[in-house]
Amino acid sequence: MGAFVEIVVDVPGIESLTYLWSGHDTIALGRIVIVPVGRRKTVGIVVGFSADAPVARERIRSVSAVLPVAPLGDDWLALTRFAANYYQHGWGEVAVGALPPLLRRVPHARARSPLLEPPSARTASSPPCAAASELPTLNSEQRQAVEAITNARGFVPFLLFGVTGSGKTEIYLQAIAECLRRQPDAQILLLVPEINLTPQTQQRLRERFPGAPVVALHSGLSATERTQAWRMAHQGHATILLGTRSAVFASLPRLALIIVDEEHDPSFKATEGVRYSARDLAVMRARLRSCPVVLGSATPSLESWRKAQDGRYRLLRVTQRAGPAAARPEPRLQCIDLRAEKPLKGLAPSVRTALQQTVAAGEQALVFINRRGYAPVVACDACGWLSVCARCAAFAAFHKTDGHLHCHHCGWSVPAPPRCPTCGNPALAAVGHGTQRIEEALEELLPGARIERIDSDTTRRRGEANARLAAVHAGHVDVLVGTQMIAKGHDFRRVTLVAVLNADAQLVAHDFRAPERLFATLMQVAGRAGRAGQPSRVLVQTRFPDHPLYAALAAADYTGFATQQLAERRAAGMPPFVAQALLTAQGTTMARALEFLSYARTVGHQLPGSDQVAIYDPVPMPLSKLAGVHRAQLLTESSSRRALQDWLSRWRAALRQTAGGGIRWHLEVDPMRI
DNA sequence: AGCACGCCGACT
DNA sequence: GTCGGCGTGCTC
Repeated sequence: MGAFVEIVVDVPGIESLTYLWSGHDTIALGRIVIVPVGRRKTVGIVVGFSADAPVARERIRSVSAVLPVAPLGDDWLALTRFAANYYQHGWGEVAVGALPPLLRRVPHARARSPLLEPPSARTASSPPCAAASELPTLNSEQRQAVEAITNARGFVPFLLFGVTGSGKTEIYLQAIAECLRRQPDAQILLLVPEINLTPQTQQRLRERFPGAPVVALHSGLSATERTQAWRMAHQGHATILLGTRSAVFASLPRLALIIVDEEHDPSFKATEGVRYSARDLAVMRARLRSCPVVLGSATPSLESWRKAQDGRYRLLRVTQRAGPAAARPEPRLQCIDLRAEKPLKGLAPSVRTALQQTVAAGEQALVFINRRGYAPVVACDACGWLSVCARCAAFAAFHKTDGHLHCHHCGWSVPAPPRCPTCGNPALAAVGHGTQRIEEALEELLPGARIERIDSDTTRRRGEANARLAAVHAGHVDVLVGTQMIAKGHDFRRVTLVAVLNADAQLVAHDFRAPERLFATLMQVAGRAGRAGQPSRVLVQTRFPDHPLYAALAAADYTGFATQQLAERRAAGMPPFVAQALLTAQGTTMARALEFLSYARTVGHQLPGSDQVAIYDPVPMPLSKLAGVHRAQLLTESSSRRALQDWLSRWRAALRQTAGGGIRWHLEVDPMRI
């Protein structure tokens, strides 16, 4: 150990800075410190020591202060370093960025922040979990899964593949219970896709583990709450940390088990800042920590499925339905051929009939339409005018509720014009269907029925969604119409009919992952249907009823679907059989964005290792203009992840040295949408 | 990211 | 003659 301290800071273009530590005691690795950078001060983390300085000694400054927080652990440092290297960002940016809000900024001298409050002690009075006699009985598949997880020693990645209703959550709970029985002070990290799902999961965990502090960590919390939750985890006072993707970076000194629920869910991949995959990092974290990790899903991501097929993940299958779902018959999925049945107001005749029958029988129906608003676009039949966003390369949707046109991408909004802005035609036509228009059609079709609409427009206010969903559960609603957001986490027992109106929008998307996402979505949606003893139906309106995806869905055959999709991906040389990275550029004009990418392409070709990397042509992004900014992208890929990684780090270094010229660019490793 | 330094247009 | 535009460069 030398006189100098290596410290990472969140300063772009800087990996680490060297400082002098002049305190009496030694300073520990992982300490959170305040250091001077230029003429300001910033938060840093001690990552190493050295005997000599990289620059002239007189330029080296001293550490200003050490925060009263226990040092971060070696495995936390290793995780953030790995994430930084893998996702092509600075270690400091990832590590300091992973700290909770109140620790990320330099505190004001006189501010007394909650982070300085003494920690509350862990309440060790009550037992960590409910008595064994109260636990639900497991079927043999569930028991085997729990045993496999609890018998694992060291790093073992599991893929828990369980159909909807197979009791995956119960497997998690009993694996957690066993983990805590063996090591009462252990910490468990449970990652879930969305904040909406945390309150009910939290409730369930608290009931099961009355003596174990369950702490939630997600973006819905205030800066203070997040910091408190983070500290509970960091101090080891939180036994179970329940969180969304950013919680994968929480400091957990006694971490013993990681669970990623709904591992296929796209929200585990960050879409801004450092584009990390919390699922992939959870696996790496378990490896660094030498503990088991469980990825659970009814429709695993093809990446995870392939690893399970290769034996890199241990596959745990749960094929039988368990608990209350066991008595429920499988819902029957049926395609409604829109080529044969002409839809009226967005609803095919057989869907209309099914809805009427369901309501007449006093049962509930769910109607999914993946579009908000009344109509996605307004058109003038006389001159061809279309409602487009003033700032984006996208249509502006018509919302009848407020009489405005809204851009769903940038939030731009304007009163809907009473007549065509170009030719004055007063008869403008709403084209296509959104939730509002379907709600209107349902009101006309089902007079007297209680119809509720749930989408992000009706649930702006906090708690609004839960209030509306509670009304559905209580039976105060006959038909629920909404977007994807009603598909997750809610089990509507009285629902016997699910109608999916706009599945084709995803099926025909040019993104090669579209079928995978649609399959997962429809499986989830189908899982919403089913009342004990009642046959239930899922009707999917489509122009492609012969598509193999629907046949696999009707047979609830994920395995067949995954095998077919992987064969297709392998033949076409697509992920997970190749590794990809996407360079995106934002500029004032498309020409400038494309020009930058062409230049980047040339630079990339000149670097060592480029012979193992394919660099495609720069193209405008699918949403080529967003909020006035023109966007283009450049795809790179390699059959060797290692080769791509090595080349990417050189490429990034080269691009960083060149002047931006008004271009903002970003590298995304393992992009989800291309 | 901040926050400098650094050279060209419209104001007291 | 200054105030200020934001281009590019550095931070141990």
